[in-house]
Amino acid sequence: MDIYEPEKIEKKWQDFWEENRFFKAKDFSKKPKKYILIEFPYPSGDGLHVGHARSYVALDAVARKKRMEGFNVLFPIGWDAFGLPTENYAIKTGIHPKVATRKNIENFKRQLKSLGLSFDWSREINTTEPEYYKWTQWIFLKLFEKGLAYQAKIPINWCPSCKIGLANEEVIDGKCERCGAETEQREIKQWLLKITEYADRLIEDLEKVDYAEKIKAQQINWIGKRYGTEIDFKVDGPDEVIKVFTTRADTFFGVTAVVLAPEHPIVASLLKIKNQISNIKNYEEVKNYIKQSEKKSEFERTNLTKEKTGVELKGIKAINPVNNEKVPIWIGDYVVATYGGGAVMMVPAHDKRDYDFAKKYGLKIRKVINPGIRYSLKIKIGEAKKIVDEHKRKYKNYEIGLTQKNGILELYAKDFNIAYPVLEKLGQEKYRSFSPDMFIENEAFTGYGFLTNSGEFDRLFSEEAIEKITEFLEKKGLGKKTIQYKLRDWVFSRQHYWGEPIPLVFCENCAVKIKNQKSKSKNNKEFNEGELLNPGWIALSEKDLLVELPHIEKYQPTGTGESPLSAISDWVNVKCPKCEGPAKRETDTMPNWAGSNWYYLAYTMLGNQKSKIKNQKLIWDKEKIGYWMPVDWYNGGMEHTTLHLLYSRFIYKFLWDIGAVPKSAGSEPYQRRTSHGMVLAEDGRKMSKSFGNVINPDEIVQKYGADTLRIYEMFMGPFGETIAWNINGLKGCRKFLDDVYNYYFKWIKGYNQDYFQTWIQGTQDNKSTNGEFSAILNKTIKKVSEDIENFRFNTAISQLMILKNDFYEPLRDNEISSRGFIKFITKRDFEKFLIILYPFAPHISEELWKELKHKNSISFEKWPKADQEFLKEATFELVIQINGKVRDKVEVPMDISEEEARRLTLEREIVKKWREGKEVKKIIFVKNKLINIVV
RNA sequence: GCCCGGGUGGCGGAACUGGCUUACGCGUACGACUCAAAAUCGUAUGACCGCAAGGUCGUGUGGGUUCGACUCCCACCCCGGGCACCA
Repeated sequence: MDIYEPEKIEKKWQDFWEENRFFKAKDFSKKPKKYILIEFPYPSGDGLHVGHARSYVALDAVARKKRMEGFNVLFPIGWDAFGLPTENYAIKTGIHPKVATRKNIENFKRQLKSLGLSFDWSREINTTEPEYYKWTQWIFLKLFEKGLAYQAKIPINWCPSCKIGLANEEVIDGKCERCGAETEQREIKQWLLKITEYADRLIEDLEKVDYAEKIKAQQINWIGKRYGTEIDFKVDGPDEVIKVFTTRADTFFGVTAVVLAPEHPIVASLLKIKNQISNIKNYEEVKNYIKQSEKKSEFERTNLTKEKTGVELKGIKAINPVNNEKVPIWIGDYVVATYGGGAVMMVPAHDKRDYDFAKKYGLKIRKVINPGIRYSLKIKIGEAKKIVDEHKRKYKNYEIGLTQKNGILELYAKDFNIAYPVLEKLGQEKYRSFSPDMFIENEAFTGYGFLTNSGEFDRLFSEEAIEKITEFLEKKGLGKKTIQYKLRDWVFSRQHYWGEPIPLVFCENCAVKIKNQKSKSKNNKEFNEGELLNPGWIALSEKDLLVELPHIEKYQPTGTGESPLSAISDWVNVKCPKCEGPAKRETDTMPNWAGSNWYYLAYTMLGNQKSKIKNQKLIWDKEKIGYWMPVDWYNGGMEHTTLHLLYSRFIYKFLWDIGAVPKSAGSEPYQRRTSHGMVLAEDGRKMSKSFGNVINPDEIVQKYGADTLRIYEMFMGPFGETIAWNINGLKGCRKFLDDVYNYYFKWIKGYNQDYFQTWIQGTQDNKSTNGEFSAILNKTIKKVSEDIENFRFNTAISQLMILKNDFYEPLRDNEISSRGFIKFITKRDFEKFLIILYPFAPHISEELWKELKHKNSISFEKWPKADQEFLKEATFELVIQINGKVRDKVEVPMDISEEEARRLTLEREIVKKWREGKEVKKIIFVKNKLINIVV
């Protein structure tokens, strides 16, 4: 008797698929296209994680289903191989990163293939191959050309013991990940990309795409767009102006100080002129404070639990432009230098941080906002606004206001007497959703409310006051409306070896020339925008690409903070492409995100290679991009939401802007984005070598089979959620496949030869097994189809199990008939089951399909459609409730009328019992569902 | 603190246009097969009361709306993820 032995069938089918190039995507095919993408892996030495597998298997199922539905599917794979882990590994072991990468890729490839994933291997990419990173460099050149790349001094994390700059993820709690030494801040020149120029579009265009809500929210949060007011505080004495940013102009009359970040440029200039105008009296103290905070690491400064510190600039004051009040100027390192200009107005009564600071240093606290009461409204903002405005006009500055927060419309009022008449007009219930704000002693009140102690603005609602006060300042020329972003420009250089060289050179001659020319002519044809922006940095011409990463044996850090490339003088020293004078190459390399910015485009361009240029496979091909883009479904980890996903959207938009991507492809690279949850170890912790709890997919495939692993990873829980591995769950999935296999071999083929012969010929094929089975079969087809689209793979599998349980019912000995089974299903119905099982468990499906005497692979079968006729059931169980509690059920025909149902129900014994001595008040009938008797 | 999720049996989780809570899987118990074990198969399995028929309670907590609430509304508690002296 045949037993299910996956190790005997899986490899066979994997080879078969590969040899026949089953999953090759065809450029410009007439079939509609579907571009299905998973985040390409970083080929680390650890090998494939079962977490990778979860994502890949899911989208593999999608890809396989889409092919069956007649789509031309592109489902590619590649390697994101530049970056630190490999470089660190190389430093530790002495194995060159190139060699390590090659080995790791080999291992990954073997592992991926053992899972039976239907990748188009002919389009495999590798970001570290020259033919690939040539284009990564090309994109950088274009960014530079358009003035979107610039150099600036940026503080980096520096480990004084390893003598190397560290990425943020290498700094753990302010300490170096490798040696544990405290890291310092060091300023070095870095290349930055102006992603901030795209901030608005990166927010707005989210409306065009289908991303999970939390992904959108996270990106919007990360970009952090804030509308506010910029206010000028003149310094009393020296001729300086402090610009502060605030979103709460309504608290303006509560300002009792201005606080500057220690790095604020005005601080330096105020200190410089000390002797001339004799301003600052505590010069030494201030100097000291600045020095102290410079020493503090980013970690220390942003540690929220630490008490805030600061120092007053004694001897000078700032002038509040709204009431000409003179307020002290402080320096405090809790003020973030890079946001809102590095200066804040301090309103202790209405900001928690300011309150703490004021309490500590004995600054004045002046209350200017009175809390009101708050109702959330159930109507549209436009409607509400009209009524409230009208009401206000009638009663002049009435203390009432509207505001919308996170999509919830709220009405604020000073008190109940004011609120009630308005609520009545708005048609809202007075008691619902009410919540009074309160002013608590010894705390700042940070909510909206009504102004007080604010001169002519008294009694206004916060939101209105913000408008009015900003207008007032604008008129006086002392302030304006403005927008701030949390998003910073993207630091795009690394002082490491294992990355793409930046295709620029530095030329002294040209630097001088640009500095001289700059004032003369603005329309400079000789230099591009990037060259003018970064005097001396000259772009290589496109034909000089690629800048190959030189093969070196010493990729250890230099100790100076420079990239190891700087040590290769014959590589560094070149001729300037502009003036032919002596120039030096940029020795920084790109971060590991560079290659992943555009890899989804590379896949599209790799089909049907016809290149004539030697060793040049990858050619920029707009037509192919146009055919395949955008990606229809992109799945990846939540951890990439604010980095890779945002960066690659930015780069794509840029390429689209300059016409490198055809306009027809749309301005967004990914139409749909989903994310998978993490797979934790059985103990609920993260899988980690140090815990010894890592599950190796190789072992699972070997012991249980790839199909079992695939089914289990889909079944273990909701796809988007984190879930712990459970070996018994896996075994249960193996049992499911065992049953499928046995159904055919043990019970159909193995039981009775005569019966088997008629079955396999499929003479009854035109007829379905029976009505009852058809109903469940069609229901399953429907559910599996929908669940795959909605990435609810766990319920798809459970439905397949339900279907299997329905036909897999071995008889007990005393019941055995000539057939061996209670449930008789036709060959045709069994085949349908195999087809819908195929996306999840392709090997076993192929195997059984072949057993059923099919010449063609199941991979090309048509995806079945649910037959509406069978979805309708003839009868249903009418639920009988008494006072809303289920008391009885009765089988009745579909679409039973209310009268009929009533009559049937009232006849039931139980119902009679419950009605005894009581009066039937009401009967509620829900068609095809239930009947509820209220007594 | 802010933003997103989430809280349902012993466990992973189903069911959410308001209408049978706990599908599917795991675990557990008992039984069959076996000398025995494993595997396999069968039965049971939310809690409590009861010999039983049956009843009461039950989807984080407390209220509310409704004939009827896991689902809607209000307040709160807890867990996970993201951001964070961002003014």
